[in-house]
Amino acid sequence: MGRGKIEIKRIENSSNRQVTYSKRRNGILKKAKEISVLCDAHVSVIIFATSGKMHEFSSTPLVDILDQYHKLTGRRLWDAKHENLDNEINKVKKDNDNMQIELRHLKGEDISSLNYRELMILEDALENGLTGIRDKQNEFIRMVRKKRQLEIASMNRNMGEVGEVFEQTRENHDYGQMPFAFRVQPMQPNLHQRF
Amino acid sequence: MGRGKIEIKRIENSSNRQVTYSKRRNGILKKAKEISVLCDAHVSVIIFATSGKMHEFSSTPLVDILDQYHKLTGRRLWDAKHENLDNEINKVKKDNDNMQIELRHLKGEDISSLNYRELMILEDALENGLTGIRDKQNEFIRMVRKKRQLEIASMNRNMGEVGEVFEQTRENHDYGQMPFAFRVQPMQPNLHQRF
DNA sequence: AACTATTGATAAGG
DNA sequence: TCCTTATCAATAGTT
Repeated sequence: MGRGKIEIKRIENSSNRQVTYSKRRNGILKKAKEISVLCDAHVSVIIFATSGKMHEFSSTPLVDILDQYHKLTGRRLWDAKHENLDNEINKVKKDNDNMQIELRHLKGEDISSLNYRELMILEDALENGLTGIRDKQNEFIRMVRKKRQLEIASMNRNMGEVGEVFEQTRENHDYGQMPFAFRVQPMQPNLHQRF
Repeated sequence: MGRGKIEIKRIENSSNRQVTYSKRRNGILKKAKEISVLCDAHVSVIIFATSGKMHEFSSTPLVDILDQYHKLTGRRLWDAKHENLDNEINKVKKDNDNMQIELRHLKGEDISSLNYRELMILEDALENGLTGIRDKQNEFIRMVRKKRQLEIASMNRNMGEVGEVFEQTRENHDYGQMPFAFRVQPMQPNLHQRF
């Protein structure tokens, strides 16, 4: 029903496909509405484009139609879904438990059942974590020190002389409660390396 | 599209209505199949005649289409059980994500977005964890030392004298690779407490 | 059910 | 996306 007959197979040209989709989608929705009016039929049409966009027509609330569907076919639509969901939940919960335990261990809790080797592995992990954190902290401190030096230099240029500007240049940075003293971070070697 | 135009309103003649229903129903199902083939669309059509008879077409398992429908509209078409499972899995997944993040942070990963205050809190947690771990390690060591002393005492009683028993009393305990030297554990104060 | 005149849907093009 | 229009498809009324 157009300028030419078309074969019913996937339209390869994506632009043509999109246009045809739009036209035929409207056609189907219109027909669905018409049959429901003309013939007292209960109709539900749900269409998804590949893009994910959805269009629907329901002459009756979809829930009611699905209800009828259940009654008539006896097909239990959700059972498989429920089973999948159950499996997924169990899997995720298991992950959850494992992480819970790992977290507790890292916080030094529930460690009475661990053997010495496991304690050492934990200690390593904690030491590594601390190293990372402290590196980051030092980075912060270097940034602030640099910024302050630049401010002092700028002030000196503006004021023509060196003054007691340290207190005056204190301001609120985004660094929370970061202290303004610079310090060298001594690292503690891992416990078992000290033997 | 017929011998005459018709108004879209309920067909009163029941026999005509039945015939029209049958014709149009087939038309819609055919069109649904065509659009799914031509345009890669996912379509579900469910039609109930007033008689209660059902006809359907689904280009994709109906459950999957309804699943998509729920994701897109948020409208729930399922029973309470399904709803509960959905809620539960979302909650558990959220917990999972949070723990994932906490674990990474404790391991010194993904910390570039943290501010100084957060880094200090992390550092505290790690320090506390280390304290717990090291206390436990020391406990192990005290236990082993005590056990060895008891063994030595026992041996002394049995052998009647003190000998070179240290090497001979070494055996596999349940402590993995635990070293047999005793050491005092110096604690490092938290970083920000040193300021 | 089949037939067929007629309307409706739509493919191609702008 | 919308408009146009030639053409094909669906179907209303008839047999």
